[in-house]
Amino acid sequence: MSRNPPRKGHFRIVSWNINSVRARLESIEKFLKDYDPDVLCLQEIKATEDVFPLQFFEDLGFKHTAIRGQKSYHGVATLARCPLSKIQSRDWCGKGDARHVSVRLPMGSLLHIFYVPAGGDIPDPKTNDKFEHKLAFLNEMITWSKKLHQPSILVGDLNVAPTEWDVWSHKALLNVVSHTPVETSLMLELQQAHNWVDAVRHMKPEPEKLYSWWSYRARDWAESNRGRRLDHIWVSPELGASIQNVEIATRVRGWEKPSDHAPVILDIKLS
DNA sequence: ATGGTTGGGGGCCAA
Repeated sequence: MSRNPPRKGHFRIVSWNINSVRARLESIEKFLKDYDPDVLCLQEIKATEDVFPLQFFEDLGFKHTAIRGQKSYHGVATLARCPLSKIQSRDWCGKGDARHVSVRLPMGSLLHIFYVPAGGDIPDPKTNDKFEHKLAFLNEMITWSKKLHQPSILVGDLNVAPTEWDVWSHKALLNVVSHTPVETSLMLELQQAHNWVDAVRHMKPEPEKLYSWWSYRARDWAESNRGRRLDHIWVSPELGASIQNVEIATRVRGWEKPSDHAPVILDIKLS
């Protein structure tokens, strides 16, 4: 079970908004056995570090961890088969939220996980503090990206579906938080701030529709297929040519007791 | 236009 990367000539990184790590142990175990990643990045673990199921992951071969948790809300975790160094996190927007952690992989790249604020229901920063927070968070990421000069991989639930091919209906969602023009233009600005390569679109270009999230509220999520691509994996421009394969594991959304997000998978050749 | 579901934690809030 345990082995050292790289194995098939690539390194597999997964980003998955798990919507409570403790509610999802069976799905996680099945996923790890089916997809065999080297690094699993979880968002919305909804657990403090003292109740995080460390032994569960260790038993599955994930002995190296970088966790930032808080009670009830948010929380991110990077779980790895390989050693992680330089574990750091930052308090974005000075809110004290657990929304980010970064690590250095053995091959030298940095890996940053983000859980961007969802932003509430009303897309107006003047009347909705949560939307204001989301915009401020994205702006802070832009400033940070401009100063980032190391080869990096950025993953997470960014809570923005940037293009019309990332939503089931561009028209229906133009005024819905996650796809409003102010958010999608900030997302574009964020990509340009480090020349980030959207790894998923790099391999599956427009106009193919791609979604990573489907609401729990649909009678039949797969049949109605009103999805949005909120979860992303980006890489620094110098790593763009190293991308081997990507997949959004849509079938996982159909498992028993699922998260409302599907895992996003990147296979990359890291030297 | 509305309401639909889930998780955490013990209220309803956030998504």
